[in-house]
Amino acid sequence: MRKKNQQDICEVKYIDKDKIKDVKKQMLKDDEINELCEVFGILSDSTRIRIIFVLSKKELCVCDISHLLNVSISAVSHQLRILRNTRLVKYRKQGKMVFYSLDDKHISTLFNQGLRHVRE
Amino acid sequence: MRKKNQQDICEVKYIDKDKIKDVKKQMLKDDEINELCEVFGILSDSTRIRIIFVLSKKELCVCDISHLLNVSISAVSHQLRILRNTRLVKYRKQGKMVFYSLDDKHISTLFNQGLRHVRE
DNA sequence: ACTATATTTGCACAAGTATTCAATTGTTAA
DNA sequence: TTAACAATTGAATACTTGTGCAAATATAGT
Repeated sequence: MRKKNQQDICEVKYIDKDKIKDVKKQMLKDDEINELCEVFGILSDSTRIRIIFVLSKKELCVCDISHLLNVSISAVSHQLRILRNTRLVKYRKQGKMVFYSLDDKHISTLFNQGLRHVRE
Repeated sequence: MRKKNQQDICEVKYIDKDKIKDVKKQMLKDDEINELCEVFGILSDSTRIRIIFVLSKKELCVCDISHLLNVSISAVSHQLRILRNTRLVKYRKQGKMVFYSLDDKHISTLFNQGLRHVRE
């Protein structure tokens, strides 16, 4: 009895309790957090990153993208579906072919900001 | 024989072959792509996003973070290790406690850009 | 109708990952 | 030298996810 779970306690006498309260007050809403996860999650896959990159340059069909990235048509299509569902790309049918292009004005900004980050 | 795999062919007579070549020339380097995936990948987890957010406000110990996010000490520590290894946070020991803060000037810019994206 | 082709889709599976639990490390104070 | 505690770590587990495969859909030409 009385055996406390180590993980449940933290006897820290906050040097500054207001510090905690202050941060807590500013905390992001759950919706915002989830959307952030979603957006960043989409940008965290090599295939999708490259798709977004090439579409930021030109409107392209699935086949073009497959060639450019050296990824199977199926894999490209799977990823395009994700990008479609999240409204990051739009498409236009022309005969048997489907042409894709970016549909979100913010996404390339975010992408470029990331690029600036890795390029220092 | 001669049976072609459907996935391997794409008989598109490029309306504009230069279009493809042009994009190919601008293609991102593999290193850049990998680093982009890494950075965005780190921002694609709810716990890590919130850690980064609270650290962008104040320097905090593991225990503070655990309380603020309502996540176990262990889980927080595991995520902090990832953030340490990728140089996104730095730490400072003080007695038994370890205080964390952001260590990457770009990361909050990128984070805020994401926030602007979800907030429209 | 039939064939060819561009794309989509459902399923299965391998690889990756976040969290929990238990054990451990390192530090402080008695 | 012990006890208490903040934090880290490794192993196990549950969950997510990217891709290949095969079949389906859609469109154009014969």
